[in-house]
Amino acid sequence: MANSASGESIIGRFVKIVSAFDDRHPSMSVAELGRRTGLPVTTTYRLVNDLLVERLLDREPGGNVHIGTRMWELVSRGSKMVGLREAALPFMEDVQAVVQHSTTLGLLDSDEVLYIERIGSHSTIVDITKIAGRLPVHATSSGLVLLANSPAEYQETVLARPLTKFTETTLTDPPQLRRHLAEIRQRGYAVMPGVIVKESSGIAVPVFGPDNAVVAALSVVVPRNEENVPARVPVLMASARGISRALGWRGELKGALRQSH
Amino acid sequence: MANSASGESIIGRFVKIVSAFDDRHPSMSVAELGRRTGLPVTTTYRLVNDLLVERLLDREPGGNVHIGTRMWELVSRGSKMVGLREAALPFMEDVQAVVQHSTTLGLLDSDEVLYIERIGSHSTIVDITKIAGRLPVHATSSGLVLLANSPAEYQETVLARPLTKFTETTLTDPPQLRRHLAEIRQRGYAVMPGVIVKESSGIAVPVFGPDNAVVAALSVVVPRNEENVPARVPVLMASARGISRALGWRGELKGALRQSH
DNA sequence: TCAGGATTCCCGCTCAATGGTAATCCTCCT
DNA sequence: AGGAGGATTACCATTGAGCGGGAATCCTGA
Repeated sequence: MANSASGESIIGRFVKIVSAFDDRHPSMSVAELGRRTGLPVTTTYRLVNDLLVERLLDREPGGNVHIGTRMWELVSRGSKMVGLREAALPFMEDVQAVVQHSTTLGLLDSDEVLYIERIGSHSTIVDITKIAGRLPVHATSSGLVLLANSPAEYQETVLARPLTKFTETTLTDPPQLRRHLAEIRQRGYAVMPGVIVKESSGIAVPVFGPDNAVVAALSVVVPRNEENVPARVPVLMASARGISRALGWRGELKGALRQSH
Repeated sequence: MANSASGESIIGRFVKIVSAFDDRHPSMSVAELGRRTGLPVTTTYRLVNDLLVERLLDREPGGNVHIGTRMWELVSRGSKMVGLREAALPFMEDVQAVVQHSTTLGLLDSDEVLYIERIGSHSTIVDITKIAGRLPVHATSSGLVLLANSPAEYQETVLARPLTKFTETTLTDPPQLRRHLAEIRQRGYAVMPGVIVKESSGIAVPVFGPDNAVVAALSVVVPRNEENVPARVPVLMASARGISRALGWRGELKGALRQSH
């Protein structure tokens, strides 16, 4: 499928290059980039030059390169994420102001939860969520809310895979999870104590799009020992509805109509 | 430079494709994408397929395509923008809470101001700033702050170009601008009444990075008729210092030391 | 049923991309 | 100063991935 000996397309190599950068490696030399991607040296230099010309990568004084400003701009301008994020942010701040712990917004992507926004204290509590970070569906409150509102076949494919048990409260037994998902769908929220990290609990509720489909999950992470966690739920739900409205949602079509599809 | 008849590289075409999407066109059919980019039909389909495979584009039920979730993820994870934005957001919220009008964070890119974050009311006041949007340097308070803190040669290249006069208060006369830039640099902030839109004024201050270089501009847009605009300056400055600190800035090296370089 | 557009298939041509090797440029370290 | 090790650039023969015109097929609404 490509000119390369290894059979990769340029696009594939482009992805490799971009993937080489993350929060721990925001910039690096071209040689190191070549090493990290496993691409042949010459090829790496040539490709990087092409990317520099288009400003998809930027070269910094030291000679290192990093993801280009133009790249961020193009993607941000065209992506629907930004709209979602902008709609959600004010409501997330409200939640944040009341709950006082970190608030996140995540969606389902490639069988995982992808967090697209996160605000709140970086310090007070253990929360491994990062913007543009991923976590498994079965081990996060956000993931379970999203999964609970997915088609049954999809749920089964997820349940069919090996599920990592992070702590003793992580649910990994399919029947047990199935029951739990039904509960979540019915209640409209998920509360998960210490599913990934023992010390914290996650609470999540669904956010709806214009077509009444669940597009994201709004959640907060609170210390596990905190009293009456369920008291947090109404705030979350109200805010999630606010976000949904901002996205064009016009109130739910009371059950049956949708389920019949 | 490329296999194509038109002499474009794949990377160039990739940029064309991504550029075709913006907030007014977040998704479209492949045929329309071909039209917008001006690429040959077949080529467009082939390229789009490659991008779909890598999930740089996503196909939606209707058949339309849009910027892929994975693309947003890769860029967000690797870009320094996100770190800057995250550092700035809490402080921007503080400004926002006090000033009650829209607060923006912008930086210099390709001789324009690129806004990387914006929070605040979408309604109360005229403000054409958008996230990932651009505005000319000479006609925004952010732009002038950034320009004032740039090397002299760079300032001159900008001043040498034709400068659009948006309103009667837009400065377009180089000598006048030069004087104004000097003032801004000395004062440490810029106040520009109705430079792009008559009804609103912009106030901007610089944000510093670890090496004491100006990396961004923090600004607010307020109604022009508002009383004592300068009273807003201290809040902005304090917040900008907060952001700078969060970025690793350690207080300024009082002049000479740096200037001598 | 039909029309107009969107999408996929087909296929020969060709030059851009490839990647090895070698030369050059840096940057520390001694 | 000298030199070792890595980063970067230059060179170049080879070739298959990309190209894009054209035609067939699939939609979709009138």
